[in-house]
Formats: sequence, structure tokens, C-alpha cells
Amino acid sequence: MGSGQPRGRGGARPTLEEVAARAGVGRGTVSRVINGSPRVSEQTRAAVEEAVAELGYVPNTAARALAANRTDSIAVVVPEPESRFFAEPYFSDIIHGVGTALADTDMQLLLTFAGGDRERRSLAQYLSAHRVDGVLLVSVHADDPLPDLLQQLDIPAVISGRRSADEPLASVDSDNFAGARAAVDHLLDRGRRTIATITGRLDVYGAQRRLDGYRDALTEAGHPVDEALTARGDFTEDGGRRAMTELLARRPDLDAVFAGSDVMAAGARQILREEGRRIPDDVALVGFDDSAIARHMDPPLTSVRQPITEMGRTMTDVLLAEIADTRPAAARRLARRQIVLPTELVRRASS
Amino acid sequence: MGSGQPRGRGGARPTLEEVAARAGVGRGTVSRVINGSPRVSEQTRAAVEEAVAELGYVPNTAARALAANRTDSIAVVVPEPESRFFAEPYFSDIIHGVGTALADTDMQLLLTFAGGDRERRSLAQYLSAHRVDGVLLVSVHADDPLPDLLQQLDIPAVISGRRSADEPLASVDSDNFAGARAAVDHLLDRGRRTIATITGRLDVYGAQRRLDGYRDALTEAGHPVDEALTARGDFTEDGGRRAMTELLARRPDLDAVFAGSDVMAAGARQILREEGRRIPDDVALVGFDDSAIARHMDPPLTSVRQPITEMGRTMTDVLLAEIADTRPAAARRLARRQIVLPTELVRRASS
DNA sequence: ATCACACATGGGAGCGCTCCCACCCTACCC
DNA sequence: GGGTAGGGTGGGAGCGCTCCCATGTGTGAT
Repeated sequence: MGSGQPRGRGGARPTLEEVAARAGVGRGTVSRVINGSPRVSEQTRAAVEEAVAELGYVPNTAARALAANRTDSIAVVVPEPESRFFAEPYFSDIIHGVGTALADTDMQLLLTFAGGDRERRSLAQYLSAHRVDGVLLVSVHADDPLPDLLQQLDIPAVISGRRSADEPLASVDSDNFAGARAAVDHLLDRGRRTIATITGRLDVYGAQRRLDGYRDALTEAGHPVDEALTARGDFTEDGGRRAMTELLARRPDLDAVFAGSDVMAAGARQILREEGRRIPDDVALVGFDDSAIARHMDPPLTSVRQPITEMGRTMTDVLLAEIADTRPAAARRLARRQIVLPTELVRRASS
Repeated sequence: MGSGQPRGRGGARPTLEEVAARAGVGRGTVSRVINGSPRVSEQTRAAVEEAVAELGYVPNTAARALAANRTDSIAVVVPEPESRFFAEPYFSDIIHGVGTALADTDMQLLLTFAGGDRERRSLAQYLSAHRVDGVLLVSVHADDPLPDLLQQLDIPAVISGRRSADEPLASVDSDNFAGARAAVDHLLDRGRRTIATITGRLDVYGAQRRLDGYRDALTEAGHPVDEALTARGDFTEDGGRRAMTELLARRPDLDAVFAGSDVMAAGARQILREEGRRIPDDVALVGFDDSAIARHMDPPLTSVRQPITEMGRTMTDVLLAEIADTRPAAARRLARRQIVLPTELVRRASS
């Protein structure tokens, strides 16, 4: 169909101007229709829409971005070197949630990879230059410069895994504290009394909160918190093994372990088995994340489920709201939302 | 530093023109320097680079895209409704590989979610309108209209998981055939003689190739292929369970199972255990994918590892090469590359 | 000294859109 | 009947860049 000389790959695509000509109206009117402005009469709108359909017109994003100074796209910053983020199921699920939230809009999703601190610093400039409308930050370290830079540049951003209790950026987290409490309460219910914990890296706020929850549950139940029952891991399987070995050496009488992640629980399980401890008969084991590992472990692992997909969706919703917010920067700053989503204990055979 | 009235969020950013003024040269010259053209004298280049550094200039992507009719970005199409793609470890690893390959370039990565066929159809138009420079297609069904549409629109694309032996698009796959052969050869080596297989959905070409490899290994070893030993799964755990139940009913004497995916192997394992068959003593089990599940299963699952991250990297390299190729469409079509990457058998306790 | 040519450079003309101002026309009011 | 809104509309003026042509400017051959 249609001839006209093709201009590069994909052939020529109709422009706003051509739609306007076809519909017998001006450029401005077509623009108004495309952008859903109410200031267009019903019949004009119909005529334009018909022309759009006939020509198969789709607006040119680049031109729109240039003229309107917005990109209709947001970026997810992927902390590349950290395998934890790429580890199951975090990454996929977050992205899935983001995708779901974005499906209703015509926003695009950009994936950017941040390496070390140097790269992160240049990334901030990069992001602002590319005029991404907003940024989703996941799994950020306490000393990461990126969040502050984004705030300084006044680029809307939402963080998952807040850096501290008073995170200045909008944030969405799961309730690590309550999740840990539920896990430990469950172990107490099961009659366990010597409950150890393997923590994640404590410079990750969420890991600290899980430890807090563990302590709180014990204290509230009237049990003293024995520091010998706390071992520090680093979210890796190997760290889980080391921590478990340590715990067993310090307190051979322990009868339960709450691990700050499923992966660490897997490492712990291996040591427990090597040492001849039966799960759950001798030692009950509970993890955190409810990843695929938990379901397939032997015995299947009781774990605290985080609503990760929902976190991705919520983050996106919050970000879109921030982007849409046209009030002055100060007002926007005050309105920043800190959202905490509930966790859920999934009981399986390991406890 | 600098005043000037800010224009929207993020403040005003320097333009090419300002850099040119600062360096005392014309716009064209700055453009040449930015884009690495050789037709600039050494000292002019130095002057421009200094001005760029002083001003912290970063080119405006939208303007560049509009003027040059290219976007410096590629899209990964995510087949959203299929959980298989989001399942461990495919998605993360592919993306990881793509990110690695993109790190050396200044290309951006766009994630687009394709729902049903309708959405996919409109997506093609969308992609061409957004002027993505190229598209990465993963996990495509035999009857997906998107690949053909992309070809029709002459948008560079690379597919992973080719649809058939004569895939017209450039493709990158792992060697499913050889991987399956290696798995079955390994079982034969172990002295197993009644080897069953659980296939994935056979409208996925890779699943068919795995079945082919299974048959080929048996035939070559002088064993007849017994159709009763082949059961069809669908890549899900539940499908694995159903297939295993079927197989056990048909051939209670089987002594090994080659599953077309780790997830299906997990399902099979569950049935085997319920039926009182010990792994590997009574029945040896081998999976495909070498996912986290395989490492954490009990006993750890022997599995065929696919170099998924490398596939992502290779796909991206091929795509970038296609984008850079300026020859006429016909010549480009002829040069399309079909790459097959080697798999590797990872031996664990299940066999 | 003259011509030719390559190389380096400046800047006009757009890319396709949004924004906004000016304009027109049709009520509606005094 | 004239004045006044105000909704509806057209189109100029950019957004910041690349492309390309025109214009120097220096070098070597004639």
C-alpha cells in the first residue's frame, strides 16, 4: 500500500502534520486530540481520530520528548555487581510488578546498570541528561551516593530497601520487623526455646530490622537475648554455612534457627545435615524471602514471604504520583510517602 | 555556580550551542567532537573537550534521536503472561548478559511487556514508532506474529529460542540437542538402560530438540526408542508430576528420567519419592537449565547448564552488529547469523 | 605565481512535536 | 443592536541536535 519514498529502515511514518491535513484541521488540534485535551469539539475529535486510525499514526516519542521536556519513561537502576539483586526471586518479581503498574500507562521502562560508586555518580548525570522522568532504586547500600544525587537534581525517585529509619526519599519496603517477629513467634509456638539467628549484612537496613524483630519477639516472650545466638552472615549461601558453624560451636544446644534469607538458610541446612541434626526434629529452620529455593528445599523451608511483585507495583505507583505532582519542590518533599507492605509467614515442613 | 533561570525539574542543562560558544567554535564542530568524527584538528578537539568537561555537558538524547532518526536504544520484549520466562534463572541471566554487552556502548535498554497476540501486534507498531534501534526477542512461540512483523518492518531483531530449524531472523540458542545427548549418554554411562524422558511443550523448538537429542543418544547406543518412555510435560512443576505419574504407570521398571527442565524434574522427584523410589539408587534423575532449584534439590540434581548470560551477551552483540550494518536489506538478510552455544552437563548426586 | 585539492570549520535547514498566543465565531447580556 | 465573554481553532516559535553544503586555509603540483 502507500508509496512515498521510504526514509531509512521501517519506512516513513505519518506525522502529526499529515494527520492534520487529512482531517482538515490544524496541527494544534490534532495535538490536543492526541493528548486528550477537553478543549476540542466532539465532531472535530472524531474526524481526527478517524484520520489517525486510517494513517496508523503513532506519535514520535523523540519529538514529543524534545518539545515537551519529558520522556514518558522511568528507569530502574540495577545494582549490577551485587549478585543478590539478580538472585532469585528479587529482580524478576520487582520488574514484573513494575511492568504491571506501567501497563496502564504509556510510560516506558528503562533498565540501567550501575557498577561501582564512580559509575553511579556519572549515572546520576546521565539519568538527568536523558531526562528520565523518574527513577526506581532497589537494593541500595547505606553509603550509596546515588540517592542523594537524585534528590539534589530533584529527579523523582522511589527507593526499595530504605537506607535508614529516616529515609528522605519516598520508599516502599516490606515489613521486615513484623516478618521476623512472626517467624520467631512461630518458632516459640512450636515449643522452641533456644532460637538462633543468622543475619544479613547489617549495613542493609532491612537486615537490621529483621534482627530487631527477632530480638523483640524473644524479649516480649520473656526470653533473654543471648548474643551467642546471633551470627552474622552476608546473604550468601557460604555466609550461611559459616554462620551456622559458628552458632553450633557456641551453642550446640540450639533447637531453632531463623535465617535472614532463604539462601543463607540453605547454607545453614547443609551444615546442620553434615552435623547430623535432623530438620525439624532436632533443629527447626525458618528462612526469609520465600523464594523457589524454599519450596524445593528438603524439607521444604518455612519462610517469610515478601510481596515483591506488589512492592514493584507500589513503587511504580508512588513514582508516577511524584512525577505527576507539580507542586513546588518543598511541598513535594513533605509529601513523600514511606510505605511498608505486610509480610506473611509461609509454614512448611522445616519448622 | 551558574545562575540562569531553571526550567523545570533538574534545572537547565547546557546545550551544544553553549559548549560551542565556550570553546569558541561552531556547533558543527562540537557535534563532530562528541560523535568522534576524525575530521577535527587535535587542538580544536582538546578545546571542545575542555568546554564539555567544564560545563558538564551531556547530549540531549531526545534531540539527538529526533535529528538523527535513531534512538541509541534497544528493546527486550518480555513475554509477560508466560511465567516460564520470569522463572528462574532465565530472565535475570539474559538481562544480565544484555547489560554486560551494553555496558561498553552507550545504548539504552528498554523493557517492553507483551501480553497476548493482540498486544504483540500493536507492540510492533509501537516499537517502530518509538524508533527503537533493535529488538531482542526471547521465548517466542511458534505462532507468534511479532517476529514476522518485525522483519516486515525491517527492524533489526535477534531471537533466542528460534521457532524452527530455518528461523529467518538472526538467532542465538544453546545446543539443546547436544545437551540432551550428553545427559542421556551420561545416564547410559552410569549403567541405566530404561531411560524415560519428560518433554517440555513441543511447540517450543528447543523442547523438541531436547527430545531429538534423547532419541539420538539412545539410537546411537543401540537402544530402541520406546514411546512409552516419553511423556509430555509443559515446563511446569505440575506438568512434571503428571508426566512422572504417567511414566511410572506405563513403565514401572524405568531406572532413569531425563527431564526437559529442572522445574519438571522437581515435580518428577516429588512423585518418585511418594512412590518410594530412591534417587539415584532406584531411579536416576537429570534436569535441564541448571537453575538454583537444581543446586538446592535433595539430592542435588544433575542438570544441563545453558550459558544463559552468555546468550544474552551474544544476542546483544549480534543485534548491535545488525544495527550497524548499513547494507541494503537484502544483503543484511543473507548475512543473518544463527548462533548455537554449547551446553555443559553438571553432575550432581541425582545420577 | 596559479591552480587544484584536501582538510577543517561554521552555520542554515530541518527532524516532529508542544506550547501558547492570536484569532474567529457563536452565544448571551444589557 | 452593540458589546462581551469564552470555547474552539490555526499556526508561529521554538526544543537541541545532526546533516550537509558552503566557505575558508594550507599544501603540493604545475
